[in-house]
Amino acid sequence: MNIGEIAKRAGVSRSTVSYALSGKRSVSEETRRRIQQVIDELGYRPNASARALANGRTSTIGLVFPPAGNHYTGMQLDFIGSVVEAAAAYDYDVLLSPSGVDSDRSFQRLLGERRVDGAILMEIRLQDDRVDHLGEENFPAVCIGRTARSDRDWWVGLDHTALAAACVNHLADLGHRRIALVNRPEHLLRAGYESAHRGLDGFTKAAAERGLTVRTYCCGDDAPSGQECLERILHEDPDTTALVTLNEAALGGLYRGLAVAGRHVPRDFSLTGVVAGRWAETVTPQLTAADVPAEELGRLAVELLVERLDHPDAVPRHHLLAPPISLRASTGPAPAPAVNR
Amino acid sequence: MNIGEIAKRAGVSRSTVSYALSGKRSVSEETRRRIQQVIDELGYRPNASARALANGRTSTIGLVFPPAGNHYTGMQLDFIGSVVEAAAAYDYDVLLSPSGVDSDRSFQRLLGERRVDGAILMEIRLQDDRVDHLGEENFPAVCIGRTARSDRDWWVGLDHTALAAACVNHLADLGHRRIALVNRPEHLLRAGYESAHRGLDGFTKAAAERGLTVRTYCCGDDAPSGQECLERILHEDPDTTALVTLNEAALGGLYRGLAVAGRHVPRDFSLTGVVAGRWAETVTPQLTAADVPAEELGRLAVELLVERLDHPDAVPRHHLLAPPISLRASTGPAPAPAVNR
DNA sequence: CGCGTTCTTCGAACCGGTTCGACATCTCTG
DNA sequence: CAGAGATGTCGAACCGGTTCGAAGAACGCG
Repeated sequence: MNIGEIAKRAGVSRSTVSYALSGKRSVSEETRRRIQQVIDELGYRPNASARALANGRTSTIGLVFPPAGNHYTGMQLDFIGSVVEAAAAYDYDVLLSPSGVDSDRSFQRLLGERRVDGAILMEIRLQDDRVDHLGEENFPAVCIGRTARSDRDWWVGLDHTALAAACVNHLADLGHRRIALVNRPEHLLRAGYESAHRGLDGFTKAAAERGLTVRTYCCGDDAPSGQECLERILHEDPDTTALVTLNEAALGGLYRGLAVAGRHVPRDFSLTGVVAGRWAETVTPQLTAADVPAEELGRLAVELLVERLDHPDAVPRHHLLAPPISLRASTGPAPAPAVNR
Repeated sequence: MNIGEIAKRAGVSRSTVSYALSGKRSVSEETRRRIQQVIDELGYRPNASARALANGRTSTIGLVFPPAGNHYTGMQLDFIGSVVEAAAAYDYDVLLSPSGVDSDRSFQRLLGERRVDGAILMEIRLQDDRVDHLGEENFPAVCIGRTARSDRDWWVGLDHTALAAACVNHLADLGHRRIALVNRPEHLLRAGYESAHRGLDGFTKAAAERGLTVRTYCCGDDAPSGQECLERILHEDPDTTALVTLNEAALGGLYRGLAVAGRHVPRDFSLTGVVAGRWAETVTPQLTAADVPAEELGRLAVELLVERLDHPDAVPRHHLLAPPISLRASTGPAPAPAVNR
């Protein structure tokens, strides 16, 4: 059931069938009807590979997501979902590519073999060879996150610096003086992940401006690490009264650590951070947080990519979002300093 | 930079280059080296569309996942991740297809246009027209979950009946007499989702056998719904001392509802259910649960699909898993009946 | 030396679409 | 009524690979 078969049964040439379907040249009403009827009868659909080969477009975009094997966070899930959904609206499919263990290989596969028309990259690093590489080749890509030199890239991202600072200020306003930062895992920070870096930056600067005493921690992307991290925080400075987390996956563990230590939230201890709204609502008390608009970021990334695909010479565009802090129930006034500690 | 260009620069014909790469016919060592050198110099990679067109295989599998737009659960995330990873090991890419709003359209796109060699389906219904349809066409597909008539399908799944029953028995052994079931959302149950149905089934039967008093609830896939559901449970039968949840996304809300109601877990109230291990560990106290081995299910699904693709006439195979309950901290002996309620 | 094998390599056909140029008809206009 | 222009259709070439049959070269053997 290929286009030749349709043509034969409709008594026309292959090209006529093609034009009838694409509408790129006029076809008489009579002929079009006959062709359509045959197509409907046979349930014909044009072969995607052949079409991609002929016109050089696959109608597929690649979603390059973080190393497989380790844990995914809820935020990443939200990105994937919203990207797929937004892409469908533009008639694009989404091909997943773990840029994991063998990063180069799957990258080569996607781009070198032209499986996709463009790509969306997640978990960007400040110095990101993937981005540099794509930039050199002028391959249509959009980053969720931005590199250090981001003027020439297309990206959507969060203003992690401002977000972390907002969290610090929120806590400072409530009277907290000794606070901690719970960052993403150390290997990610060391690898230069932008959210971890800029978040740390914003946190540190804002804390300095407000004259706060701070400690910063890296923490694995799971609940047990979160609990462990919290124990370390309280052990190293028992007078800590609040924390900011950039690590969503550790959230449950942080809460557990506080419960185990007998610190009531928010009476004895306040938490805030940068977390997607849906996940901030799963903990008790609900987390006061800068809600990561994962859904919007995914959608914007697709929109930018589609625009770039339609206009190959367009100048780089980007969106920097800085959602406000949603007040929920996990922060409160700093407790009066304990006399006996 | 196509195969013709390589051939020209290496001074051979296109077919020789093809054979040198595929190894399907012998090529002299001398020639092979010359070709390889040119390829390395130019960084040539064969075009995936052309290759797919020529040999009729795309080396891509489709992952048909639940309606977009609504919430994804952590379990679904784990599936996606493990499927992608396992597929990569067999040199397959994964194309995501939301079987959402316009289910037929994206289905047609994937299968009718031959974008994928095979498909993995998630969130199966007992009567699933997608599965029936694929079965009729003998299209290589593997379900994560099983339909009512599953003899002729390929699938991997959980024994939800047994799992729910195990949860009930665990609670009954601890002395609980009045328990509730928190199921997936009502529209999913009504649509015939197999996990919701079989889970409900196993729960009801086991409870009857043990002579327990039960109530069953449907609950939205998010924390606020979970909280609301718990309020309803305690309102409609304040003597309820335990619950089983099939709804992972509601978990945080259930815990919050209990906290708000002043019921201590596990002293006053026990929780258990069917939840992926990683997520069972995010709540405090950690959830005693039948751990959904999402990672293993995803991997097995890919293995079955690959086998089916390699042997088109193989007889249907499947894996039914029934992981044991992992004892954590959310269940305990039933509280002594309150005299005054 | 002649002949059958084996080893290499090539050209052509094919996969299933799209698109270009050409041609035949039909229609309008001066 | 001739010529220009628009309309509808077709055949051929092309996208970039794979694969088949055949042909030339090298080799072994009687």
